[in-house]
Amino acid sequence: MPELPEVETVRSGLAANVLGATISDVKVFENRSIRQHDKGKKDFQSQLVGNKILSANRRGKFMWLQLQNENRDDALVIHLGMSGQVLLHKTSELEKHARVVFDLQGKRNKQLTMRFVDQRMFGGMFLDSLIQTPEGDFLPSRVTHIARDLFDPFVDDDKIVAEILKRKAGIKSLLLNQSIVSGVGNIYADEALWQTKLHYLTPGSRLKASQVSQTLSALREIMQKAIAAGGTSFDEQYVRVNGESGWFEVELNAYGQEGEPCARCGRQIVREAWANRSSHRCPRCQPARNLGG
DNA sequence: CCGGCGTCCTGGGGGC
DNA sequence: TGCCCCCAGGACGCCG
Repeated sequence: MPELPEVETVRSGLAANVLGATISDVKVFENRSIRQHDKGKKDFQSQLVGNKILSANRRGKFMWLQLQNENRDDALVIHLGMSGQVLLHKTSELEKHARVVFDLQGKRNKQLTMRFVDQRMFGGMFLDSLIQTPEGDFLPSRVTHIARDLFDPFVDDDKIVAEILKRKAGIKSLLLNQSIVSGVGNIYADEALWQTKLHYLTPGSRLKASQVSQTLSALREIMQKAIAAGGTSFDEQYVRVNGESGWFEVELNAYGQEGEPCARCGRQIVREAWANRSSHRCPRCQPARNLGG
């Protein structure tokens, strides 16, 4: 499940391998993977061929390749969804779930294929124009509603804390709200709330600023570890830019730990149905009292 | 505006 | 052996 660290691993892998390359061909095997590209497959292909890749960027879980073409500031926006991967190969057989394949021509005519592989097709890509926001950022126009993530140099933790404190929704759904703070998904939300001993349903308005602030710090610390772990998995011969790398190597204390003893107190971690998915918590460290009402 | 819920999507796995 | 159902969850639309 790609969250910010996994997307950052992919972005940095692309930045290291495809900058300056020119897109020489695009094959779309699955229309649903470009369903957010309103103008359809033909337009997607013709707009991309001949473009040079200038940079690889990210905000939260959205990433985009900045493209150079006829006087436009365009971006190929990519979202990995649940199961998306971006793979780079010199050559080899196509993956079963290869949905969109780009042929790239790099420096010294080096040939690469960049493949968007996605089993469940929650992910996708589309072309968008880059615009300057009132805050001075250059973002794809359809990514401007995404808040800064916790690694953005201009992120303002106090602003995030203030927003959370005035909301009545549970802290976990606020952390997952990409317009408040971006990049956080189910895994890291559960881990951070375990760190700060908060129940996921605690209304934002019942929290102290220090508790929210510490939760943001915990998120940043855990995700930083996952980024560091993901960044070690690159190979120069066969670059596998893998959307699932990273968190396998980070010790998890809550997510997926149902029935395991809490690393702090020994009580068994529980998994509870929440918002059509699940939440994990330690019943002793993160009790259901103080939830308000 | 806010918040909660449904929907999209596939394949692995468990139950019977 | 086969079939059915559950489960994983990011983003967004809809509704009250």
